[in-house]
Amino acid sequence: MGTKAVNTGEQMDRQSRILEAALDLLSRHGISGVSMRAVAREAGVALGLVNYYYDDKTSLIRAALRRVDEHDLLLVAPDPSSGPEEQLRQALRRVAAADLLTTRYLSLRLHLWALAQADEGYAQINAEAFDRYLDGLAALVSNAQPGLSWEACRERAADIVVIQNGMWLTALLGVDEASIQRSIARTEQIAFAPLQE
Amino acid sequence: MGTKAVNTGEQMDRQSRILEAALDLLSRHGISGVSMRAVAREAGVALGLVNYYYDDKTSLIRAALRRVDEHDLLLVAPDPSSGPEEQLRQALRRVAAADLLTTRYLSLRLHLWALAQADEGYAQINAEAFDRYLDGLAALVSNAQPGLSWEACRERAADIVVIQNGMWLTALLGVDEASIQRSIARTEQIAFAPLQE
DNA sequence: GCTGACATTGAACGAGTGTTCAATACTTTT
DNA sequence: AAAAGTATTGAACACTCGTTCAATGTCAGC
Repeated sequence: MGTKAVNTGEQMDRQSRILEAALDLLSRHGISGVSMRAVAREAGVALGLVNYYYDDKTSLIRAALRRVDEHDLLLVAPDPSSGPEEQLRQALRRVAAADLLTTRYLSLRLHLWALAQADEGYAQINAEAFDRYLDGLAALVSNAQPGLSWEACRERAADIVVIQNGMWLTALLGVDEASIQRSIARTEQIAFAPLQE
Repeated sequence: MGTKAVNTGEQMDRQSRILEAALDLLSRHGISGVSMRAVAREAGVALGLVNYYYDDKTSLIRAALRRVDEHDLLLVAPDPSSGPEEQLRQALRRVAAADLLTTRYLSLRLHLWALAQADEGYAQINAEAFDRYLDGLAALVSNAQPGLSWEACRERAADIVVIQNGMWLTALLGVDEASIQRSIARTEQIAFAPLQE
């Protein structure tokens, strides 16, 4: 098992380098830029190895989609190290953190959304991740404002997500930083609004 | 010239059927679904004719991009038939009109954004259209609220666009109609806010 | 050292791609 | 009626694509 661990480690190294290469190409050149050969070149491996670890091109893309979705879910993951209100506030501000507002990440998200729109299989994965994100955000709201019904929390989460998606998308088009900050303030306003509006 | 008009009409018929086919394929299957042969099949013409009217595949896509951009610009075009405040309000509500929130249109916009992100040439066209949209919206705000400085109008327009883009994108993921309506109310709130905030 | 299991390679295949172009149909001009 | 101009066709070209596969490399266990 110890040897297998090393083995697995090596495997993981190559396999994740392939996945990373696919993510990189997707964010830079869109789906048309992601050919099995380009991925192999970018990862520094032979063409055959890509098909060794990922049966299909489809399953490679699926892996990429899941990888990004997981990353997104972390944004609304509970964080026991701070109080409920602070947790919510931090989650809302995280979406404008420096590492998220990079072209690489935003572009990746955009291309994955476009893929999900064109293909039913990808769409399901995406819709599920979207729902879990909404749930996570609603849970944070619920913790911070215990007086709200769960339905009201989902409602606020939905409104917040609209603005967050808008921020991500518009950031790609080069809207100024100040507008992003005002939008974040708007999400906080929704989240922390007094009980019945 | 009369004859040429007929001629041009026929030309337009075939040429615009080709463009329409390209738009349709793009919105349904993404850029991978738009091959010259698929466009020809969808438009009911021979393969060669697509290259006759559009030199490149690139110029066909460019035409599609411009077509959608023009359509978007109409949303914030001045409408002399009603007062300035009503004009602004109608423009803000138009983005949630039935014909805009269709999957076809939203999906098309998404794929074109993705294309613009992957290709420098498309990006320029898109950025320019975005800027003109922002300008148009700011002008509507300025007319409705003459007391605001132009800079303040641009600021409000930027904030509104963030939410509008979020609505378009999130509508694709299936957020409920109620959330869309609340988001529209939010854009009106920004637009019609009293002078200094 | 040998064996067997896994990792890795690159050549090969058939299908699909964008583009070109000679040939044909249709209209208008002379 | 002939000529000229434009519209339209589909075959052909040179590529690239995803996938398969036999061959080779690597290395732990016997």
